[in-house]
Amino acid sequence: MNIVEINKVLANDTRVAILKWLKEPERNFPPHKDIDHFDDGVCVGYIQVKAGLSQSTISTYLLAMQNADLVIPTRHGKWTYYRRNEKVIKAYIQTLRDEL
Amino acid sequence: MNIVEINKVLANDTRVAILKWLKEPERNFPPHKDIDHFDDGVCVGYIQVKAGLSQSTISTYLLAMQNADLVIPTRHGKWTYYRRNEKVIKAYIQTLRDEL
DNA sequence: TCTATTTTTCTAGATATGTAAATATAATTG
DNA sequence: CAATTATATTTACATATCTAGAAAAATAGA
Repeated sequence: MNIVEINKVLANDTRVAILKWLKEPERNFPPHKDIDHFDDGVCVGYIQVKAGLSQSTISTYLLAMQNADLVIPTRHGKWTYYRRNEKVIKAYIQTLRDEL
Repeated sequence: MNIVEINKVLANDTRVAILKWLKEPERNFPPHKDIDHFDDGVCVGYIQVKAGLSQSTISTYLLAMQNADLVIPTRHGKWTYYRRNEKVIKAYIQTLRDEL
């Protein structure tokens, strides 16, 4: 868990917004077609539409967030779902409280 | 207090280090020549030496930190002292806890 | 296997950041 | 006021990030 690397990821409005949206998927996204829950998070397509940026941009953003361990991807068939990594997010904030 | 703008500033190892050093000036810097306290913070020159980067780079960094309200400058004669803005730093972390 | 769908990767151009040298400004001192 | 010291600003270049279009890969279904 690297503070500066996480700060780089969170130095962008869209990426911060995505992380917030993923706190309440049912409020921010339509229900998935194949499954009736958000246990594994939200598919890339929905995030892309909500963010209003191109699909490749959102895919790149999610990869950056994943590399910083802020989100966890799960592949279900042709969909990739992303959910928050609460453990790392908590540790990040705690480290800031302790060290900053 | 803009979370993303602060994250941009804190997305750099040196700038994070400076903010940490300023928590304990007496531990991290030599005493100033003209004054016997760090009430207004630390002068640019000492920060520059400690960071090991060029004077212009450190000046630029401190300006960025000041623009994000993370530090407060005070001019004393030919020296500029920088100290932490504890209020904003606290608010930043609290906002992360509430919203992230 | 062919096709449609979803996501990732590659490529590329515009903009931003990292960093330093040179120059300018401000304050102090001889 | 000339010289010196501390800091800020300007300029410049290398590297990184933002973002999208095009192409590739993965998967499901006909």
